Amino acid sequence: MENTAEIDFEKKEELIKAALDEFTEKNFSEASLNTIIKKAGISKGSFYYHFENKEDLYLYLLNHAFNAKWEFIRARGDHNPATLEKDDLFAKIKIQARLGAEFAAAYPQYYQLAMKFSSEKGHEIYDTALDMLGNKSENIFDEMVEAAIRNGNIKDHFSRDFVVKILRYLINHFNEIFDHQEGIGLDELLADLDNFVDFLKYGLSR
Amino acid sequence: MENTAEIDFEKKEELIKAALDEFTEKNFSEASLNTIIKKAGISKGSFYYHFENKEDLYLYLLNHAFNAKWEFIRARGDHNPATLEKDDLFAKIKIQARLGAEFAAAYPQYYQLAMKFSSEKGHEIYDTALDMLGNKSENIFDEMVEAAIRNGNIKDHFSRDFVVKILRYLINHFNEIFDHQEGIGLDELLADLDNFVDFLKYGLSR
DNA sequence: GTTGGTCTAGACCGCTCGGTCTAATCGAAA
DNA sequence: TTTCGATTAGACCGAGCGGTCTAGACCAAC
Repeated sequence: MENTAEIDFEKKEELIKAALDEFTEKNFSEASLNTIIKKAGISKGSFYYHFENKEDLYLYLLNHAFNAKWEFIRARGDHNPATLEKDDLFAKIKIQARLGAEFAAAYPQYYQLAMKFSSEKGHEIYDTALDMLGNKSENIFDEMVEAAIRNGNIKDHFSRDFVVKILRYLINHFNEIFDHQEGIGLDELLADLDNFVDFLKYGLSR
Repeated sequence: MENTAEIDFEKKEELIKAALDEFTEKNFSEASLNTIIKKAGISKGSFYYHFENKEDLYLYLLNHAFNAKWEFIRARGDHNPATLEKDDLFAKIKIQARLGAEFAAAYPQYYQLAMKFSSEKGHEIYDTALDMLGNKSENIFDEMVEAAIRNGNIKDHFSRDFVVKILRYLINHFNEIFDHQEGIGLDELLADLDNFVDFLKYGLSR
């Protein structure tokens, strides 16, 4: 794909739709490019004219999904955790997690894609994609935790590393823990979420 | 495979070794039977004489791994959580998790196999294997949690379901959270483990 | 009308996959 | 020594894969 600009062609919509369907159902290696282009009603020649290969398409989709999330969060900038300097770590986490949940509800396919992607850990494609995306959000998150530790809000017999690992992992895997499926109600999800963050707070803060 | 009895044939050892290597590196669908039998120095004909297919081999390995774990835990029956009636839930969890960690250290390949297996969730093979194994351990675990809730040791604004889901998931994914690699020292691992269970205790109990 | 670049169609390629099939080998029983 | 079931070897099969390649459709410029 020409990374310089947004390319456009006749059946781009159909291709993206078909690719999303495939990549949210199967992981990268199991997903079939043939299936995708058949579903999109596009020929091999057309596909390979616009994209380098299967990986190119996958990265393109991932990029779109993450951009959508950033845009979604930016549009609700008033609630952005970075703007709430006075609140404590867990209040920020709650807000951030809420935004994540709302995004998942608004763009379920992008959310599912991100879930499938996170299960690619250990595969080549995972590191390739991380390189491309540049994980800014993780750094912001780490800084939030660091600040909380400095301020003495965390039980002090837990090391910084310990706290960061737990929080990062648990927040990312919240949906997996409570295996919220596609059609779950947002209210129900947010109730679980609040309880979950409370649990984290009791567990880590003093 | 004839499930009735333990079958035996000349290069069984090599086959199991090769299969473990493959199934701990790749997931079920990506693992190559051709690679396995080549590595084991066995022919297609021999393989298909002793096993039905690739799935049969995989289930055979899984079964062996889980039996090994049961045997391992049985051999340390004196520390079995079921025998410690008076201790609280989190003490039991600590003991159980310790056993798991020691098993992982003693049989790293079996442990890795189980990890890879748990990431098969959503695939057909996952349910097939669960059916075969019959998840007894989960039931025992659920009963432990139920008992703790009945005894009033858990914060009462957390529902039973909530507590069970959190504990079951977090205990199973402990190693993933702290991404302990193969050669990690047991001491280091147990230190993280103790802290982690403390975190769970603070988070859930009153 | 001819040229020439853009885009599409789909046959085709080489490869790997899980699985099948048949001929050959082997060893014990007769 | 012959026989016969148990076991092995590996050629072979059809299918699917990602990716390549060429012929031609389309269309604007000249």
